[in-house]
Amino acid sequence: MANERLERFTNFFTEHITTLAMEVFSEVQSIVESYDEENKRLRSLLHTVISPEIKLPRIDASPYVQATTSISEQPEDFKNSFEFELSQPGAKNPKEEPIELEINCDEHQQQPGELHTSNVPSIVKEDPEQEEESMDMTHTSSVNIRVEFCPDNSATSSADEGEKHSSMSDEASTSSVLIQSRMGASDSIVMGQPSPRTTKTTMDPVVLKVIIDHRSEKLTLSSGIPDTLDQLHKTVKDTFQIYEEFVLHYFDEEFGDFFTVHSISDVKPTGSIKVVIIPSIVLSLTPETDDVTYAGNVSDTPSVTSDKFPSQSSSIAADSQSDGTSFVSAQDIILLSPERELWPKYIEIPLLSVATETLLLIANTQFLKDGTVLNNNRVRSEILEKLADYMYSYTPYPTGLQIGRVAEALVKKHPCLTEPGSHNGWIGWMYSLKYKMGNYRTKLRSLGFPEVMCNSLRNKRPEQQRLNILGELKKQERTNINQLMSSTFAHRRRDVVSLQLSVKEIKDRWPALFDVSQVDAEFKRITTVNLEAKFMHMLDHYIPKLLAIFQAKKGAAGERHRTEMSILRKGGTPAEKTREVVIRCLIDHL
DNA sequence: GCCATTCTATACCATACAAG
DNA sequence: CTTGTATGGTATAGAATGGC
Repeated sequence: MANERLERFTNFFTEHITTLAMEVFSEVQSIVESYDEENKRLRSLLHTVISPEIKLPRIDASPYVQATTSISEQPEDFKNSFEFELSQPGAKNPKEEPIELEINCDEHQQQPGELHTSNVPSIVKEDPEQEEESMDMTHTSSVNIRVEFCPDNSATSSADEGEKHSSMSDEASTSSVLIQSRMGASDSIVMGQPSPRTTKTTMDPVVLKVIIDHRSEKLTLSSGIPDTLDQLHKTVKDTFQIYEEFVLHYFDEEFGDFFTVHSISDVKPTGSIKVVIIPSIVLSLTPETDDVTYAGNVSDTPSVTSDKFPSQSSSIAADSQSDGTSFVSAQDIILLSPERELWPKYIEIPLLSVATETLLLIANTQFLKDGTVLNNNRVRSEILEKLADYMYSYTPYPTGLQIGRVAEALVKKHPCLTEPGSHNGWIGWMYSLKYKMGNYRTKLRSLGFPEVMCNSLRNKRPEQQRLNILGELKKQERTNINQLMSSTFAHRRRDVVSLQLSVKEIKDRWPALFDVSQVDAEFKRITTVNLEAKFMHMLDHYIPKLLAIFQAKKGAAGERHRTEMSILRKGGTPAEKTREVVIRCLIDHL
């Protein structure tokens, strides 16, 4: 009897402990998965923060580079003034949910792996291996995907057809992607099972309805909903060629709203999934010209100026040109090169002179007839020059692979240039082009091209130059500081971007940078914007409004404002004093 | 003058080795 | 066993130079 009771107790105990253990394990697994997802999301956010996309519209088109990039992508409103946009997820919507952000799927010039730097001119040479990787990067999907277009879209193809993707992406230009999933008739998923995995491992095909902008498409997952959120994420990413960082949201029927998907179990077959793009930080800067800086029509300011405060604008405009520009030398314009296009997907050999083209035409005919190759030094020289110029318009430092593709395209276009001895007919052209690019850079360097000068060996002794700056700082006359800081810009950029040194380390290594004049100069080196001048200009622009606000302020703070502003009532106050008063009031006001 | 080659400097990586 | 350092190999860059 006792044994029987003991056995029952043991069974009872074992059963409950096991159940409890399973529940605990399941809960822990769920928590770990959610932490993992959150971790990835935060990592992607961090990546967004530390790798912002800097868009520098073309300025002052230099006569020497034939860059053809259009800058008309930005809205008109952003073109006439300094714009600093920091778009952070959640910033627009504290609820974190539907962040309807623009998805720029127009990627006809974009290549995988180059997205975040797509608009940044390639000035300092990059890691060649990374370039190679970016060239060869391909997209694979771990889930068998078949995309079917709805009747309003005629094209139908499989996921491995890159052309379809690109065309699809071309058309999909904006808005979020809304995916509504539904199961086919044969769905056998049992809802509400304790283990998430049991709901994920179905092999029945799942058809997802995908709405992109104004189109709707079907996405068939022949293997069902993927096992992990990563796979689903990757599937969506690869299928729709979404290169931006994004997170998935699922529709919670209880709340009638979307929430972040932390686990694949959140994805219900009959629910909806929304793709929410995490925006890149876009630093849009429009360099100002001297005439814009202070010749701007300040009178455009909304007329809120109180009669008690004579407008300071004109007098300020007259004397507000700081000497900030004097800190910036010719070397500082290393970021001013015209925006480059990305390396083209298909190499188009540029047209040569009419005489050469004619000669090549005849030679090509001859080559096709009897295999005679063209051997003409003049033609060879012209081709090399033209192709070097062509490649330089994309990057001063093309990789071996890129050069090879150009050489390949050359021989393909002009078969008479095939090299009889080489296995592919163009390897020699590749080497010649490589040499040519080196010589081409040397030539441009001698002409003072900053893009290639910043990589010159003359600037390859950063430590010595940095120590020179430290020595210069100790001097009474710091005449060379600006020149030294200019020449070491690339090294500081390396410290910040590549080495990611802390502010303290930067301050220790480059104390001169924290001088007011050098802050201004460095800002201009990076953004082409004269920081202090621009700030003062905008301050002057808003002074009437600010004064009106301060004047209208009630209470003790208002009294303090009015006391500060009393000096301005007399009129004829110097511009600097006006600014000082306004800034004081502003600080107090805030 | 241009192309191709060589030289030199530098950075990066892998490996070996010594010290703790 | 781990960590730090030295060393050698490789790759790549610019500069210099020779040959046509």
